[in-house]
Amino acid sequence: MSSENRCENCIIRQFNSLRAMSKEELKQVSDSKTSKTIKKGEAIFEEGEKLNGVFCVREGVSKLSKLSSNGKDQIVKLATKGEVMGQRSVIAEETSNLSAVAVNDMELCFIPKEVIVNTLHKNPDFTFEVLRLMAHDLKEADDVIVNISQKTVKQRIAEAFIYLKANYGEDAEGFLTLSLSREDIANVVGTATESCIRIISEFKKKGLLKSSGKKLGILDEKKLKDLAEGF
Amino acid sequence: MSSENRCENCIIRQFNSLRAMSKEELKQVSDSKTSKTIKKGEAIFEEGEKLNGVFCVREGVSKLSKLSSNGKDQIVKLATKGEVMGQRSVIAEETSNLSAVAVNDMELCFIPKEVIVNTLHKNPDFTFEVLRLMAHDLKEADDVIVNISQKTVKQRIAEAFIYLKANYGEDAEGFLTLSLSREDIANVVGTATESCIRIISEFKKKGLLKSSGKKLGILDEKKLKDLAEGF
DNA sequence: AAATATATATGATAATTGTCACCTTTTCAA
DNA sequence: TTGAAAAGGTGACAATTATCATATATATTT
Repeated sequence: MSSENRCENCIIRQFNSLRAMSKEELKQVSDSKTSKTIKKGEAIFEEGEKLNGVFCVREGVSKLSKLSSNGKDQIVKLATKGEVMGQRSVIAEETSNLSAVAVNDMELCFIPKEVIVNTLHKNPDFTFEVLRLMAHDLKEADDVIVNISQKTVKQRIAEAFIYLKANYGEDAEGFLTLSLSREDIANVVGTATESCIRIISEFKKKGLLKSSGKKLGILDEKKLKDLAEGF
Repeated sequence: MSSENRCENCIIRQFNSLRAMSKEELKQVSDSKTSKTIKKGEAIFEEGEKLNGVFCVREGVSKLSKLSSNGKDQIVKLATKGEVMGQRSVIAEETSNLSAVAVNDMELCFIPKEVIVNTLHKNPDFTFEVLRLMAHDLKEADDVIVNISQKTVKQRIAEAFIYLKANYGEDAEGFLTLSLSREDIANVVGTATESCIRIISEFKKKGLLKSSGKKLGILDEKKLKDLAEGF
């Protein structure tokens, strides 16, 4: 294995809990991990599946979603470069409550749970780091709950675009780096695909968004923000 | 201080992360903690407030809510006997993202954050236990997101009553032990108070719920469950 | 390049839910 | 105990959003 594939040398690690691991622990992770390439649209794991480890995102974006009883998928979180997926299930020793599907082509590392659990019980710094990140996820989940229940679909879609720009940026021509389908956006904000399409069309007509092929870009961020806040 | 007020002897502790503390750590907690009595309707802490410790619920129930930009309160969680409030903020070293208000008369212990943070960095078992409970909270939050965005108000209210019975039980006459105001129920499910009142009235007419004074009771749990599932 | 599938778009309509106004009952403090 | 405040309740209506049908554009496969 080339040295760039060793966790010790992986830059990604700086963004997640693995940065709190000792050299020996990292070596263990590195020796037991496997790399995976996942194509856009492919599943990484399914809701209800027992996870034998966690997935560290090296490249690409994954949508974490949960199927509701009415057959619709609700996207609960987008996981990006550096983020670790599946830790909640491993920690709680439960099957996954979410499915993970690649939004674009991805590179992942799979780390067997034994190494993780082992470190969790031995290295308080690592455990605390995992805890800190989960505390952050929980806060974000609280925010999502409030937004979904108190804001209109229009507000939430406006907010989604601001989020996409803030978290994934835009290219030289001002188009969003991460392009989600209308259906995915609908599943993020919790609405019907048609409603989502309608509102995006409206935003384009009003000069808030622009589009070129599959790409969408923000033209008037301030107005979008005002809209999201309810003005 | 009488021995019953020592954490070492507190039964409540068995239900939260403090059960993973060592004798010496518990002694520290016990020596530094203060007890508080909070009357129904009083605030324990406010959104945006810097918390200098965590609150352990000894008696009563607290609603944890977040104000949305439209002025409505969304109740994100109900905290009961044994649960610890405010840990998320202490761990993330952020101001609280939620407010806590007593739903009925409460008894709380306030534990200064130094003791908690100290133990978090020294005792991996404790840290892991906090992590495990937070993982559970996060799963519940995911479920709330899916429910709010995919189920109708009627389904969510039906579900809320099932939740109240399952988690707080009922008295000898079959009335729910925890009685929330219609406004609180509305704020749990994320709807307007009037809509909530209307649907509760409908449930009473249909023989799913009964009421006597302020008390509400479940008459037909099976039908409520079917309703919540969308039948 | 044609055929097929998938994504986007839009109209018409119905269902759900929120808002405002007003009323009654209950609770609570003076 | 009595008046004020809060909670519960209901009607009328408006706004929001979902659903269904159908059309068009774009991508993908053969």
